[in-house]
Amino acid sequence: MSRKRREKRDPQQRRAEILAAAFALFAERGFAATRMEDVAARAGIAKGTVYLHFPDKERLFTELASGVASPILGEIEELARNEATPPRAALSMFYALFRRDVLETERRHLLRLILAEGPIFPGVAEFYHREIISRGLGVLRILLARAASRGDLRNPAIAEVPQLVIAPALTSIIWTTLFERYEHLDTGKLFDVFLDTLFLPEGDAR
Amino acid sequence: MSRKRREKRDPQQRRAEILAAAFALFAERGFAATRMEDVAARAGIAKGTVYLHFPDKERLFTELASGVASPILGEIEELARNEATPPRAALSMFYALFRRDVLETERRHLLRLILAEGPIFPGVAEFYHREIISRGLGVLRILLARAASRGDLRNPAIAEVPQLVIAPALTSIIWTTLFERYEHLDTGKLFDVFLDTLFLPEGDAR
Amino acid sequence: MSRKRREKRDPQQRRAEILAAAFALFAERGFAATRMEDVAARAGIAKGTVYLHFPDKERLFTELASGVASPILGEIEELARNEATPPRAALSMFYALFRRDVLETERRHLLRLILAEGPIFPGVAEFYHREIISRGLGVLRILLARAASRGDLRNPAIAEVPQLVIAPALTSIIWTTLFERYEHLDTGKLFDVFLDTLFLPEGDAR
Amino acid sequence: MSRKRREKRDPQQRRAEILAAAFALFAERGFAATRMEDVAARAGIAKGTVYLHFPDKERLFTELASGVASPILGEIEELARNEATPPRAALSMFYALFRRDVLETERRHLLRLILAEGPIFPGVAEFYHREIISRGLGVLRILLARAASRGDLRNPAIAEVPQLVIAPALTSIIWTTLFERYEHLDTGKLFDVFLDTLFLPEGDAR
DNA sequence: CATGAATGAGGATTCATTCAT
DNA sequence: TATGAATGAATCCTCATTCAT
Repeated sequence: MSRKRREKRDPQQRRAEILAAAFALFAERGFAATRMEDVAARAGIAKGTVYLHFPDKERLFTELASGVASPILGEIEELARNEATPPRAALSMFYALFRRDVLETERRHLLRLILAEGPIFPGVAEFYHREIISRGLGVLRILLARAASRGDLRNPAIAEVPQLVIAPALTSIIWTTLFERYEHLDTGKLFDVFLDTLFLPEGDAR
Repeated sequence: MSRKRREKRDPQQRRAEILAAAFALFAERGFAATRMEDVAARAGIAKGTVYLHFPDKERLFTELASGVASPILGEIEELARNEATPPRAALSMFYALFRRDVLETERRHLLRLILAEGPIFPGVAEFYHREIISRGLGVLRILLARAASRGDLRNPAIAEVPQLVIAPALTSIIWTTLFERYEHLDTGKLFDVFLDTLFLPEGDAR
Repeated sequence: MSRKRREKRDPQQRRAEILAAAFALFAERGFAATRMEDVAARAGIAKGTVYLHFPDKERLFTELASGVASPILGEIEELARNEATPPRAALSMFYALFRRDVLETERRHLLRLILAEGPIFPGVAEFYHREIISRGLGVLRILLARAASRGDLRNPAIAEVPQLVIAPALTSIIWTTLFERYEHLDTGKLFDVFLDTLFLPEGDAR
Repeated sequence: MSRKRREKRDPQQRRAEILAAAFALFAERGFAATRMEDVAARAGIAKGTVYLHFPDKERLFTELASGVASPILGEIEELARNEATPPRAALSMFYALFRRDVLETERRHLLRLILAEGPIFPGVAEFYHREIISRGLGVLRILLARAASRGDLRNPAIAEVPQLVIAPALTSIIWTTLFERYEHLDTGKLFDVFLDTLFLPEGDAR
């Protein structure tokens, strides 16, 4: 009896295809509303095959959430390490990378997903805090401290609450995924105005 | 077979109890993972009784989402209307009310809920933009414009991107619902430092 | 607290109103698809009130089915008792009464209902057999025997299978309630042609 | 937890088994009183499996109602087409086939089902008229016309009301499903006497 | 490895019936 | 008596997961 049977594939590639399909669907519909069958269909494979790569739906989600961590962080850490880079330039670069690699790609939905489903999957939130947020805040603290010591900041206390620097980024994610269709937000301006608020104009010593 | 007591109640009160129960559960688990039976149980009534007040789960959710809109907005609009109120005091009050009425109540889960279910219930996102976000930004624009014209702002351009003022609030919600258990965030300081960054120190004219 | 409360009514009349409402709905939708609440609404009373008159839905149905027995039977029995009435005239009268009192009134649905739901409510079928069918066949046997002995019948054996005389009546019920909308049936002709088939032309002796 | 054996089966056969189970239950209890779970149990499969073959209960019913159309009709149409067959023999064969294939099988409940659910599923009644009744009457008209032209009929007008020929069949169904337990009906005799009433004795020219 | 038919626990919704007012 | 809010058993349908092929 002839049976349709896909070519065997490199497991890593197959796995990636499943993750990609799952990502698209989770992002669009959320965790609960996504059916494993749809993930399989979108990946072009049979239902059962998904289970050869992921033990269950929850693990598919958490591996997805953990796996797409952006390389932005690495680039920023490098920038920050180089003391020659002016802090404002580093932050500016951070926002630019964020826009290019997250906000303007499908990855922005991933962040929404984590924010949305995070509390239900504590492992995911924990992973995000440890791998992304904590490291990011670390870099920001260094950058802001350096900026403060250079006298670049309008309010040096900012260095104590680096979450404020993340705020516009989170807000841009939320806005673009939820409200953009009702009212446009110019994210470039958002970040620029924010930087202008944080930093004293160049050559302006107080 | 023992039968629970039938307690008749004022319909408005009963309805409010159901909404409260539903809110707690939706906020905790999300839409899909909340069972109508649990809502009923938490409201202290039988399964069928929920359906005397809401035609189905979806309507329970959407009425809920529309109903918990905070009265903060009204208070702020009033403050802003009064030209005697210094803009910074108004914003300070806004954050204080936000902390008291949202961040420190179960209402803080609302944003997450909208973030999670928004794509599935577009009406909810639309409602939030129209009734909350849009009105909120309107008030902020007025306040910021007034502050700018008074020379209170370090960077008057802020008035053009009032979303920046909302950003710390959104961030505080996300932090407290997702990461607070891993790392504490002092939201009072968050808002204070932000205001200090926005506004020139009192009596400081540029 | 003022409470809407219908005038007290003659219980017999109230009961009749409920039966009428139930009849209309059962006839239209069948037993299962009829809700007690709709019966009450149609009778202009509250849900609970129905239960003051009928212990449950099944009894409402069976009392209905038993209660609307037509007075046709009595009239026919009287006709048959009178030996002066020619058998053919008696049968002709029977069909005429059937058309006027059943086929062309809402009662035709009642019959359909009994045929349809009968096997599920054996009490109803039993009642119908005992009170209607059995008595009807009794009369028919007498009439057909008399006709046979008078030499009126083309096939005297008919007297042994009086169900044949009921057949066109049942068929007319089924046709008018199920197929009339797709293809018209002239029931007057149906019965006339049938009588012409049963009986020899007048004055024709074999 | 013991798990029943998963038996894979030819889809066509599985489908047929489900239809058979559903038919038995619908016929016995009617549409509303039949539970999908019982259908599955009777077919020897799990609840969910039914839904792999039919999208919902309604479709199961309507496909069923359309599917059990008897092959009788085809056989009769063939008989009628052959002009050599004496009309009386053809009708006799029709009743014989009807007894064998409908009256003495579970199919006899079909009429009751249509009678009961017709108003709720108008498509079913329409289907029956179009596919069964209309075609059947067509054949009967041809047969009766031929019989009339050959001078076989006691009353040639019968050809104008072929429903009369169906009447004993319908009556036999109703009797056997409703009243047989209270009073026996000899259906063989029913049809024979009817044919003797319709047709002149052989060799008897009027 | 891959398939997809089969499974059955789970959850939304309905509605006959009850009973406090 | 009459009311209608409240109850909860009953039933349809979904979908994550399994496993024979």
